[in-house]
Amino acid sequence: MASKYQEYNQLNLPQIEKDILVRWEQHQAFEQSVTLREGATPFVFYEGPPSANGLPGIHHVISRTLKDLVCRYKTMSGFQVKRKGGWDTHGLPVELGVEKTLGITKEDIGKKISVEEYNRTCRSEVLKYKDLWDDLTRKMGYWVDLKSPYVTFENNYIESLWWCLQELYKKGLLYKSVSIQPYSPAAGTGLSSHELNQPGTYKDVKDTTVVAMFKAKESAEAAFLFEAARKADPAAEVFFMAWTTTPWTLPSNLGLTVGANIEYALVRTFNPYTHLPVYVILAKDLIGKYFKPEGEDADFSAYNEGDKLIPWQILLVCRGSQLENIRYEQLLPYVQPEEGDPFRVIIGDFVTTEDGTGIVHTAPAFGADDNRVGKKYGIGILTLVDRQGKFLDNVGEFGGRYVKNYKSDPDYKDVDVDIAVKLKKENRAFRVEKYEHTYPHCWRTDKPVLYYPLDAWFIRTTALKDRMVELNKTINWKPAATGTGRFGNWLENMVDWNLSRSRYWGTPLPVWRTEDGEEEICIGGLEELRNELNKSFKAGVMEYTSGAAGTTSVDEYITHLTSDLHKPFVDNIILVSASGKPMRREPELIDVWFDSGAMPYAQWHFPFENKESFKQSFPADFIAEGVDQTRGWFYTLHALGVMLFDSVAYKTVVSNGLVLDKNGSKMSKRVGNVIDPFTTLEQFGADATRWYLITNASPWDSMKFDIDGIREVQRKLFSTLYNTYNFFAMYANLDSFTFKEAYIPLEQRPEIDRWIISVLNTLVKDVTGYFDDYEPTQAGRAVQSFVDEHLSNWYVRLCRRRFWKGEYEHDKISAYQTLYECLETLAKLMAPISPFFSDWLFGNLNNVSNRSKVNSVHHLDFPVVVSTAIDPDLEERMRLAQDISSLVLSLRKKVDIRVRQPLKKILIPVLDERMKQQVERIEDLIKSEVNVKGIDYLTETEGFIKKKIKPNYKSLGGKMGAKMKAVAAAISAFSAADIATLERDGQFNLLIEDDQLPIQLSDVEIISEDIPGWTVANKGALTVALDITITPELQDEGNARELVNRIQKIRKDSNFELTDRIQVKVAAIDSLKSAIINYNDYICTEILADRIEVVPELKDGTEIEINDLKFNVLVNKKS
RNA sequence: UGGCCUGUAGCUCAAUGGUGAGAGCAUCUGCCUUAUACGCAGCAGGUUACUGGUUCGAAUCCAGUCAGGCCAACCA
Repeated sequence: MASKYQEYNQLNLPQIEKDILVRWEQHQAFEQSVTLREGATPFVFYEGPPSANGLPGIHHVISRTLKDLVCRYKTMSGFQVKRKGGWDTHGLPVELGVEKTLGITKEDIGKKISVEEYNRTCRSEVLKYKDLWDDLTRKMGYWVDLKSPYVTFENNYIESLWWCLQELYKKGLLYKSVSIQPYSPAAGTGLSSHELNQPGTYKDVKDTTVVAMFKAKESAEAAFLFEAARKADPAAEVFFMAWTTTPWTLPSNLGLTVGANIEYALVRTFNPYTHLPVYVILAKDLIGKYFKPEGEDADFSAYNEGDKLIPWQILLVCRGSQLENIRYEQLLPYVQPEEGDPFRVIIGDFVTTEDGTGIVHTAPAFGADDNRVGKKYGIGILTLVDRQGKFLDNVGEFGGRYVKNYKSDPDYKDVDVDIAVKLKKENRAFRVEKYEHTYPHCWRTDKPVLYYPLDAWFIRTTALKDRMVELNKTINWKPAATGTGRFGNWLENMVDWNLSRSRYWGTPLPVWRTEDGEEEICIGGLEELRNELNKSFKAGVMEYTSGAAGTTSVDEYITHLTSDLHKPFVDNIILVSASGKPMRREPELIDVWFDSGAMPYAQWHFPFENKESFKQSFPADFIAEGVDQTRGWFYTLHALGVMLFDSVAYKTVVSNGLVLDKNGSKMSKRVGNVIDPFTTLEQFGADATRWYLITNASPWDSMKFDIDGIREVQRKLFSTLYNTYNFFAMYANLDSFTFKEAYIPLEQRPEIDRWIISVLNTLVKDVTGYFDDYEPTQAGRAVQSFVDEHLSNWYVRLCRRRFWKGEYEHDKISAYQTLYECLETLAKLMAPISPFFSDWLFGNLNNVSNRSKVNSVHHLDFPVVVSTAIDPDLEERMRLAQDISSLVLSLRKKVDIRVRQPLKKILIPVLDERMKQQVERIEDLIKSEVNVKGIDYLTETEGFIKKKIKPNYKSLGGKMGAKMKAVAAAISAFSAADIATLERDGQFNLLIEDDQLPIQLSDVEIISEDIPGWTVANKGALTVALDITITPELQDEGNARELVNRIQKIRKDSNFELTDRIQVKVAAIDSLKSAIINYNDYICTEILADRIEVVPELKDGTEIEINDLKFNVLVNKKS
């Protein structure tokens, strides 16, 4: 225990943090903060695993600060908060990084480099920056358990994932199906959305587009159409018009999709190519695109082939819903689907009237929307293009032709054009034109991508949709809008989760299938896999040759085979089906989002181990990540929680916004505006950075990161608090204050002490509320304003004298205890956000006082509000004092009289007795603060006050409604007598347009903003006037104070000790003579001199100036 | 293209639908200080992105537009 408070010359936050870090590590402060709460209620936090494959950025600092401060706060609030760290290690970015490092492409894997070696590289590369991340974690003060993190590539982790998958499989939620995915025929591979988002993949291309005409069949549903058409022509043929930019998909057409609420028109006209009379259906809004206005209702009989103007006529209008299920003839009848009920009009929500005809040609094989709506209606599927991108042989004259020029054939003839020509000839095309649009291309081959049906494994999330929506409503989202909006909408429009990834480095799908797909098994754990392997060896599906992979027995070999649950090892495992057939693993890997979404289970290797740990840590009380995780981690956690345990996975989720650069642009390496967190931490320290990130804007708003903001925090908050501490330390050391005296009850302390303690407790209450509400921004701002406004610039400033004047007795001890309590409480309040500085502050205080036995502020309990210490009247009084002082200072400025010049009095009109009493109790404070001798209270009876009345819109608005304007005008026109009546009766009857409208005193605001004959200043209802008469006596006192001020400056410049006594000689100046005589005692006491010697002439000493007079003063230390 | 978020002083942020839109930073002027890198007072700075609407009253609610961002998609 130290006997003196450590004093410092300068605040050096980075240095403080380095020292504290050493201390934390010595004492295992983090581990202790957890063990000290052994047996307490757990507060469960999940760490979203970062990928150590990339470098940490400043945006990681904000989300981790958020996580850290909540965990620290909850720990101090009495919970036990374990924080298991984790690493996300699978996925495409890792693979792309490795490919870049090795200088290979995906095609080379398995050729130039074995899958085994490739994956080994991924495994070592993925934690490439782990040290850097650990360093950031340490330096920013993020307390998370990095000693036993979960790592998604570890066998145990994967085993838990397999268990999850098997659970889903058992529930019938895991299935294989085709999905429409981007596919590059030129490269012969599916493309991930990531690849599709590479720059330059979307290109402007000119394609041949066709508005095709699908001939409607007669049926009950279509009767109303034919009826209308046949009134004009008994032989009328009715067509649906549908536009396509990919005519090569037309042979695979199986449906026409319309919008249920879109209006469609049946139009009588002529085909512009064949000139035959036709009856076509299209969206009414799009008629203008295909028909000239002059042609409407033109004379049909006058039309001749080749006429520019084609007559047209709307025969009827109906809604899309009326067209549902009307059948039509197949447009290009080469092949029919084996299953389903095709060639119908169906309803889809994705149809718009932005372009085309409002009727969408639907080929379920070649569009995601098409496929979805097609499945819903069961229209089957036709895939008449093979994986090389050419038509199957059975597609008539087009068989075998490439749908796009995939082979860069110089003589390539566009199939789309030939299809268009054919349709034109057959009276099945209404318009054919070139159309420029953007279309995705394969980033590697530069050839257009097709959307193509590929096999994929899905999780049937849609089956649990309602439950997910329901449970989401119980989650506390910060901000709430993300939960209802972004996340809620996402859930509403949920589609089944496509798990399949055709890559190498990831969690393998644990499904083994026979070649015919008739039998399959989903493995849910290592032991099960080994058992199945055993069976397989017994059945001879797998064979063991002694010595294989250095093993001596089947068991050993099985152990070897299952030692790494990645490719290629798992693919070497062949299992045996019930009927004895070999089963091979489905080649897919699963989506990495499954890895992270299953972390509540897999981090504990549940259910194979740690069942108790899991039980206690599910669901999470709190998680936090960037808002970009809404449809990522937040979703997969939720989906798996609901599907596996019918539970939310987290109770509160905070999503923080992006960190942009100071101009509001996204940070990107390319632009070079990224902020390196290490530089920032090194320069300003973690605390200032953390404080800035948290208090500058609500975490969920995207924030513009500006270094100057950190500087400001450093100056305004930390420097101020540091100075307050240093001030305390300096005098407490002089007086040997160590808090050894008994705690002085508040009622025995002076008003100002009770005031700051009251404000402090209000602060504790507010901060606690904000933290409980996950509003750290508000909490930080509240602390900041307390430190700056109340503690430093009011309490300490006003109390300075108490610390250096007088004996070490009651009042002084009270001041020390009060300031100590403020500092100590602040250390605790700030601890969650700025863990280093607060621990430093706490340590400095506690080392001397030894009030707490713990060695870190983070092991303490969070302050609890002492309600009895809060005195709202007192706080109001002090606010009055501050306001009055501020007004007086402003008046002094206006008349240019400095504060050192005492003045006689100020005048304050008091509107009621209570106000007078309040001000009276702080009279002394105001008088010394603004240097006046007295305060006069003006009441109405003295006739000094001119009252002014203003309507209180808020209370009147509701009552008066539309009459508000008239009422406001009437009130503003009140005479002094009217105001008096209202004040006396508490009520007043307004007469507005013959209506009696009673108003109450609370409906108005009465202020006295003027005192006739005086210069006044106002703030709200408060008015102050200043008597600026300077009597000779006041002048003397002012001069005396000026002199004191100058001599103090000389003392300071001469580097005298605070306690040094001095000898003073002053040159005789007439105008100062009386001041020196009359205020001799005062001056001497202030400057610590025995007497002031006035000499006729003084050559030595320092020249000073008072009231424009220059003269010399000689100040010497008394020996 | 869709969903969502954001838009207030030069900058960063405030403002339960209640009427002269406030702080801090920065600039300028002056003052104060035996803790301070502080503070105090004053000056200046605004079409609350834009256009409409609802309302007695709109920065706030509604619709649309524009800009920035995130996510999802790119589909006829």
